[in-house]
Amino acid sequence: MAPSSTPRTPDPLTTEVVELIGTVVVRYHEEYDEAAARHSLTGAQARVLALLAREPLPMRRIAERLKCEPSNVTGIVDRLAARRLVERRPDPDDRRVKLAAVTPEGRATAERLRESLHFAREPLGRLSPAERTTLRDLLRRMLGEGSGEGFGE
Amino acid sequence: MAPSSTPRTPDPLTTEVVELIGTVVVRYHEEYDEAAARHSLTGAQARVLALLAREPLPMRRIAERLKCEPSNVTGIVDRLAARRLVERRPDPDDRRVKLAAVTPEGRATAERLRESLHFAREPLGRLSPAERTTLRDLLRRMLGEGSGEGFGE
DNA sequence: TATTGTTATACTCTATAACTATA
DNA sequence: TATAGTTATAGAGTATAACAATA
Repeated sequence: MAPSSTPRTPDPLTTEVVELIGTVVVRYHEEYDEAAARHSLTGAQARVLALLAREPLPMRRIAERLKCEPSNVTGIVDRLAARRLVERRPDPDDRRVKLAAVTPEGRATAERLRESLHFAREPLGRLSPAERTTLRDLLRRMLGEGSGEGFGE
Repeated sequence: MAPSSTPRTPDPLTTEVVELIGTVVVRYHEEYDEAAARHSLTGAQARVLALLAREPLPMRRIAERLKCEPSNVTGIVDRLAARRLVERRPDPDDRRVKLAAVTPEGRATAERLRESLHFAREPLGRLSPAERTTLRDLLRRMLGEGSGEGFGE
């Protein structure tokens, strides 16, 4: 019967920030999937392609980056390979390992995909450089040190 | 042959902010799916449950919020209904419409799900209230006015 | 005729378990 | 024996097309 009810909602400020972040998450995903679809790729395929555009990776490493089981990567790479965007190469150091690597065409597709991601310019364009710097610093502090795990781009 | 190459990377500051946002997106989704899994729900099921915890919705409206085809909602609601978390009700105004609504048990599950979302507290806890206010204002400006489309929570 | 929800179908992503070829 | 990758299988989400009931 206390005047202030149960504290299931932390505080209005934190709640609003969390909701805003939720909106960012939804918009980011929508834009990413739309950009992928424009190249006839699923979200997972686009993410793997972007990953491999940086460096060839063993199947198992791809699974780790995607946080999924290795068996799933087989199919995703199969579908990318069927379109000649990716190929499997032997690893000279360990004959069990297969390295997935982008083909020249795959690299070009990954590049066009990256360029077609509007999210970078449109919403961020509303902020001045000083504001972007402030946002960067706040996000850095929020995410902590080892924040190297992006979306593949 | 100009010294500065093609402007495919907008500028380092914007690039870093986009990468940081990508990290936020990945972490948010991971935490959301983990929280859902703790309640034996998929991400889509959890999102629909959170949506319906606010108000009953026609199947078609759910599809709009999820940005998917209405035919998909049938299955998602079927699976929630099989667990008695959601039920279908007739719409008195239009007999074509079925309103999906949470049951009392569904409401309780949605509430526990919301409480178990760590993302609100942990990373945001590293920022002072003043910093959170700054972050809120920057996100507001970035997302524009009609930013009411969150993640269902 | 148009709309709401459903069914049927096919594809992709997902986890689990069993298999192979290496190590 | 342990590890890397694959296959087989089953469940879930997705889009498309066709359908029944209602407007």
